[in-house]
Amino acid sequence: MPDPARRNDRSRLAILDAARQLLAETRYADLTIEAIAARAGVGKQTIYRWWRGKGAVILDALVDAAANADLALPDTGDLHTDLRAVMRATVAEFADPRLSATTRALTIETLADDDLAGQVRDRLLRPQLDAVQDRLRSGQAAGQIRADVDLGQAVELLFGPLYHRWLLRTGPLTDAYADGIVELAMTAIGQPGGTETPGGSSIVKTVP
Amino acid sequence: MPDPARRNDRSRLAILDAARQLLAETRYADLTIEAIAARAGVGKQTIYRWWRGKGAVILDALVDAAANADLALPDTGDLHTDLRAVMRATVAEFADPRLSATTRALTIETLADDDLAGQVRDRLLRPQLDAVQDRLRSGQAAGQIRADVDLGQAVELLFGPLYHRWLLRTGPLTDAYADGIVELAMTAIGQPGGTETPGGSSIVKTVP
Amino acid sequence: MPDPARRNDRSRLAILDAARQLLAETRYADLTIEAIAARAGVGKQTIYRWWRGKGAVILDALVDAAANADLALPDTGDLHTDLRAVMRATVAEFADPRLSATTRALTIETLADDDLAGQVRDRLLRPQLDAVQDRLRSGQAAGQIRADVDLGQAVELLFGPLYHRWLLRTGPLTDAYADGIVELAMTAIGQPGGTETPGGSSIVKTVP
Amino acid sequence: MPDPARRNDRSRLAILDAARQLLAETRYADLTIEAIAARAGVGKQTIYRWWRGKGAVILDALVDAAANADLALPDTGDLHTDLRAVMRATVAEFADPRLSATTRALTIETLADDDLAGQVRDRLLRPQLDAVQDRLRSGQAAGQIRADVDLGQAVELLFGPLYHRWLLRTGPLTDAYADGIVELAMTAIGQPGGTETPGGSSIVKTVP
DNA sequence: GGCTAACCGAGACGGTACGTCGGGTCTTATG
DNA sequence: CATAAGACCCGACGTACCGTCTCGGTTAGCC
Repeated sequence: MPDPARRNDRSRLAILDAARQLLAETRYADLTIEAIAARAGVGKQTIYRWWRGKGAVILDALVDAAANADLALPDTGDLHTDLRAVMRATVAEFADPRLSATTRALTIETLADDDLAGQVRDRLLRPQLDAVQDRLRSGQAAGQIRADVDLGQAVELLFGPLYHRWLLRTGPLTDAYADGIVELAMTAIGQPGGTETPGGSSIVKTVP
Repeated sequence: MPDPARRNDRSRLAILDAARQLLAETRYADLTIEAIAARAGVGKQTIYRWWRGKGAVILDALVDAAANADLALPDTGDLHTDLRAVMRATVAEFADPRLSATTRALTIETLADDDLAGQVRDRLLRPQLDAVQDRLRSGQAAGQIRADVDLGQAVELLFGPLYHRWLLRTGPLTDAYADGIVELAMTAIGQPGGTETPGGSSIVKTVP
Repeated sequence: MPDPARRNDRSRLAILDAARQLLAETRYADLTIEAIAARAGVGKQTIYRWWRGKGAVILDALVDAAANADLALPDTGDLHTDLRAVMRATVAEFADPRLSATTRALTIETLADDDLAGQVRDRLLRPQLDAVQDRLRSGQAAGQIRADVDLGQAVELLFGPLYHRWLLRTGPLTDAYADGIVELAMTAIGQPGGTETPGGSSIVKTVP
Repeated sequence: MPDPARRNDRSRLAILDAARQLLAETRYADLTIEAIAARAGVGKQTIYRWWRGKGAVILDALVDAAANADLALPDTGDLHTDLRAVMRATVAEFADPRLSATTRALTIETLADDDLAGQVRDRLLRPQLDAVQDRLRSGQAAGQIRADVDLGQAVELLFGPLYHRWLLRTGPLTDAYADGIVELAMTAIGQPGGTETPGGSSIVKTVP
């Protein structure tokens, strides 16, 4: 209902900044709309006017922060290596208390609000997952992945275990774990007789 | 501090029942300690006396409900089939709005409380994952899984994608999806020349 | 600061009209500046530019409405009758829910704002009370009121009880009550042996 | 709905005290429920649980303060003197900024809430007015007031002008004014040939 | 069988945040 | 430059729950 043309951009940015700061420095329970407003030097109404709630603000804060990030994966030609890099980067994000707290917060909101969940998926997650999928596609084109593999499934085969371990704390979330999953996943989706170095963290792969 | 011997079991059960009911019939935001107490016909203090908070009650409610369930997987000898069964069952649980709501609620609490997260892992999740791991172990013993595969990783390779899709709504959570993941995972962990089930992956597999 | 010459009279009248309408149809708590502006189809600033606040608007609305009323009391020669007429008219005003609501609203504002109180007194009340005082003066000239009576006090002796009963709800505010007060007041201020009207006080009065 | 038996009296008194303090030291606009709660060291809900709003709290604060006051007028036998005393006392109350602020606040609330108005009338005003009326009755019994005078009207003839002047600021509210009103009122209600000292502030009155 | 300590239901309490409302100021585009 | 529109900062509103506390009234277990 309010007119976006008349929106005060200074307030908008102050709010997103405040949200990010508070996420980093306090526990999620202390991240209240009131605290964000106070930190941003803004009236509560200005938040409620433009966002549906806490979750929407966090989402925007993250989308805003991720806006100028380059999501494209490196393409060294060696798919194995490239995947290991993204997976390790993801592990690092989960390990960073600041980023983890943010993800945790957004996940909580997501679980309680279907609308928000869709937005998080489309605006935050999809681009990241798509970037990985793109790399897989180029690998598939290069014959490193079987032609019949559903790349969407492949992406989830990679990231699913990471999220699982993060969410459910079933074990330590380390680079070694990430490497292991990459290994398994590559075995699953790679060419059968393949370029795999069984059980190894090989970097050099020779096509005979 | 309180004496467990003098605990009123009727109150305990009423509280767990009330929690389950409310989880099933209202949105998570309406699941308050006060609502549980009111529904159970119990004083708030009786809840706070025995549980640390909402999350602990939900956990107990679920553990209590799952207490007499047989977690052991069927062992038909055909690992592929057996895994497909658990995975489809898991998909069905996520599809059931009641169970899904419960899982959602507990996940929220888990994300905000590390203590609780540990308990959920140990008392609720671990038994289920261990059951799967046990079946994998017997498969490994039967030579259907490579000896060098880490079974813990294998379990997460299976369930990770399911949780990923449930949590992040990246796509429909169907039996077909579960089957696809089983296929991929079996390719990853199975014997290279493979003891594949005919109806499985479209890759041609010949028994020499 | 603003230039009265450039004032938009259409807005001015729309605002006063809106104020009167809202006073008539809603409870006082709903009479907000915002509501007045909306009803008048006017920006809030246009109100704040020309008035100090809600009270000032109401006052102007009333002064504006009362502008072309003839306040002068009838002078039939019979003071008793004439006073009874004004007093009954006042009672009628208090009885009229619309007028009473207006008076109530203005009184509230008056109690919280001394400046406004002075303005209400001078611009709204004084003219009315002066009109009565004028009639008393002519009565005094005609010998119907003792020469030593302070006419200002006399006016308040008449209207004070009416306001008292309206403000404090100490009893029904009827014509009979008004008549009774007139009776008493005339006894207080009239000539001792008295030019009483037959229908008046029940005390036997004999013209010697 | 809440159970008065379980009411915390310490909180009750702290709230009434806080209300009185704030009335005395701040302007009425600053007398918010929140301020009262903060000053009293009490949760807002504790106020809303027991009172309908700000007005009700103020009323109780006043009733509580006036609880152990002796309202009965002195009866020196000289009605004139006794009335002059109450009237002057009333003038003094209106002159006292603290008491006047309180009265003003309560009057505002009263004007916006009929329920409250009734309670103010019955619990606060009536006792005071009745005390005066009682004195008048004894005066009537002693023959100082005409037998046919309605004492309720007489009371309002006395206090009406005082309230009028306080409410509408039609002039200074002084002892002299009070005396003048008493004079006029006594002329109105006293015995015709009476014990009055016509324009005077006589103290000695002899019954011939 | 009586005593007494603890639990129990109920719900009042001091708090904190909620989401809304209106006040009064500022900004923008229109006439 | 006044205006209509309405975004803005602010602060109070009245509500909802939190987790603690206080109150009688049961229990339950030990004398």
